[in-house]
Parts: sequence; C-alpha cells; structure tokens
Amino acid sequence: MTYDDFMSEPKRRDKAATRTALLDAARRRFTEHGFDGTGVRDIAADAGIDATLIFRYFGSKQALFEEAVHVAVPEGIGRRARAEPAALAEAMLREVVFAERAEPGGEHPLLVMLRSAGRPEVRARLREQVCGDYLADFAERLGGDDAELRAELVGALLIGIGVMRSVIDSPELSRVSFEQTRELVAAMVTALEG
Amino acid sequence: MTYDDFMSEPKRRDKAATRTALLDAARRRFTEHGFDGTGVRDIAADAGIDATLIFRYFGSKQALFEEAVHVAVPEGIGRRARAEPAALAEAMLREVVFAERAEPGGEHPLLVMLRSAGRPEVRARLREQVCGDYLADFAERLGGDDAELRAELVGALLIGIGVMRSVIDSPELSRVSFEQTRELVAAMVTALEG
DNA sequence: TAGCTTTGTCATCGATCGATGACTTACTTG
DNA sequence: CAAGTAAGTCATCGATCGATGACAAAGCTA
Repeated sequence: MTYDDFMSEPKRRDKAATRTALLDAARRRFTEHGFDGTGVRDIAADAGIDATLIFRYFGSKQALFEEAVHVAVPEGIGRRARAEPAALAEAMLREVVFAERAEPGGEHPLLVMLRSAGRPEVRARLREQVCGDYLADFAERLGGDDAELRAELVGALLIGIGVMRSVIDSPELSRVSFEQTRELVAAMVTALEG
Repeated sequence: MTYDDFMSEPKRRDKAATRTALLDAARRRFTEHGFDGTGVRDIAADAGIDATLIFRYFGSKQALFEEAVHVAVPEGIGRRARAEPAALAEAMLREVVFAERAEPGGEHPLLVMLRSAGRPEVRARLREQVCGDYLADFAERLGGDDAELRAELVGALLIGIGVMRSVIDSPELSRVSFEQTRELVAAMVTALEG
C-alpha cells in the first residue's frame, strides 16, 4: 500500500484513542498558552480531530481542562508521608519540578495550572492541591512552633523553582541538573529545621 | 446643589484624569483576572469611561497592559546594589512581595504579570525584569562558584512566596507578618552563602 | 444482509472580543 | 461671540469564541 493510499484511507474509529489524543493535545496547548489562550479548535486541530467531539466526550472546555490537569498525588509525598523533611522536599522537587513526564506537555499539572492562574477556579484548585495534598503532613514532619509557616516556605521555594524553570525560563535554574539543585535546596530546607 | 443635580451634570473633561482612571481600573482588572480574562469594556466600565478612549490614549489593550504593569526597579535593589545578600533579599521581599502599594490593585507588577503568564510576551518581560533587573548583581554579592545559580534560588524563593500569597492565597504565608517572614527568609538565604 | 448503535462531520448560532471611524459636545483661543 | 481644537459618544465591523443539533458513515449484531 502506498503512502497516498494510506492517507486517503478512512480513519479507524476509536473512541478511547480519540479521547486520549484530545487530552494530550489539550495538555500541550494549556501548558504553553494557558486556559484562556487556548481555543477548542486549536486543540482539535493539533489532534487532527473534529472540535465537536470535545463537547461530546468531555462536556465543556472547562471539563476538558480539569481532566487534563488532574493529578494523583504519589504515595510517599502527600499525607501520611514518612520521610524526613529534607528527603520529603527532595521527593517533591523531583516529582513536581523536575518531572520528566511521559505524557505530552511535559510539565506537572501544578505548573500548567499556574499558567492559567487568572481564573479563580484554577486558583482554588491550586490551593487545595498545594496546601492540602502536598504540604498537608509536611508541617508535622518539621515540628516546632510555626511548623505550618515553615512548611509553606518550603512549598514556596519549590513553586518558585518551578516558576523560574517553566514560566520564566531563567538561564541557570532551567539548565542545571537535578543533583545540583537538590543539594542547594536541601541546605535551605535544613536551615528551617533548626 | 442636590445629589441628582451633581449626577446629571455633564462630567468635566480631563484627559490626564481619564488616562489615570483607565490605568487604575486596568491594574485592578489585570491583577484579578489576568490579561485574557479582562476585556476593554470591563476596564472602561469600572472607570466609568467609554471603552473607545482606551484605544485613543493607549493604542491597544496590549499597550495599556504594558503601561499598567510597568515598574521602575528602585535604587538599592537592582544593579549596583551595595548591601549584603541577606539584606538585599530582605529589601526585595519588602518591595515585591509585601508591597503595600498606594496605587489600586495593590500588587507588584511582577505578580500581576504572573497571572498572565500564558502569554509569551509577558513571560519574556518577566524574564528580563527578574533575571536582568532584579537578580543582576545579586550573584556578585553572593560570590563563590555557582553564584548565579544560588542567586536564582533566592529569586525562586521570593517569587514562590509571592505566588503563595497572591495567587494561591495560602493560609499561613498570606496572613503572617513581614517580620516573621523576613527572619525565616534570612535563614534560608544565609544557608546559601556558606 | 437488514437494522441499530456508535463515531465522526458539517453548518451554524449567539455572544463577546478588540478595534475603527464618524459624529457630538465641551473647552479654548482669537 | 465665532471658529477651531480637544475630549467624549455612538454605531458597528470582522473575527473568534464556546457550544448545539442535524446529519453521514462506519461497525456491530442478528
């Protein structure tokens, strides 16, 4: 079969494949241009799929966004984490900031949401996930008087690193290795433990 | 003169006042809803001014945005700063993150821009201002091998605190005093100096 | 193969967007 | 007061937005 034959053949119909193709394209678009900067027609065109199917399979652009940026907090990081503070921070740094994600888009949903922080619902979800899921038990592992505050400061550091890398694209932090970053972050976190 | 008389009187015509009224309203809207989430009609309505004047006085919505988030880096913070690293970080923390800005909107332009980080031009400006203007000489003050990297880490921490307060509205960092934050930040910055 | 369900396509709607140009009114200047 | 300019108003354009419903075609089942 020639290439032209292949291209002119009617496409195979596959609901699941269409859905994930839309999700992948959506993640890429939302990552680069944010929610408001992305149109349903852009997503559909990237995926080579009719835009109408977005509404049939996801209901609305908003619902597609939520499913695209949905993330399950990994075991060992969120609530009921058992590691020491410095090790916990390292795990979060690796998972959120330095994630080499297999899925297209390549960035952690938390950072994708930051690109759409103009929308109140997105900010609300960010707060839930960051303060609730990720930093929940971090304060307990830290201990001391103002543990919650110091936990949030670690969160701020990690988010800031993510912003420097993914939004600002700073010359150093964006290019340096995980190892090198890890050591410096560990020093800063340890300074909060005492 | 009664209230109704006052209200029915034709408005005084004042180009400068109209311009600043539009700028103030724009800052508020852009702060809360980002660039894409804000329409020129919203801004004009808030200011009680016809939307057409935005284009006469600023040329385009984009130009209005740029003027609204424009900021002059204060002496003693950016290039040619003379203070020690910890003191420099404190100055930036006060100026960028804890700024009680007189102008409406109440937030530093860098944080406003973060709400519109979906737009590439905004990201480019962010990089210029953060890495260029603000962190430029910070590395020199730090000294040592990977000074640039450690300077960017301080920038990441400050930006992260700003995000936690202004975007995520985290329970602790958003409500705690400048003094309390300052001490913990100083500890983290000092950990990078060694 | 006949009939039904699922999947994909097409035309289009109403709202909203940024932006333009013509027009009216107020203020200044001679 | 008359004329000219500056400031504000109004109608509207073309593009794009999210979303809907009718329709065509593919694939499964009997």
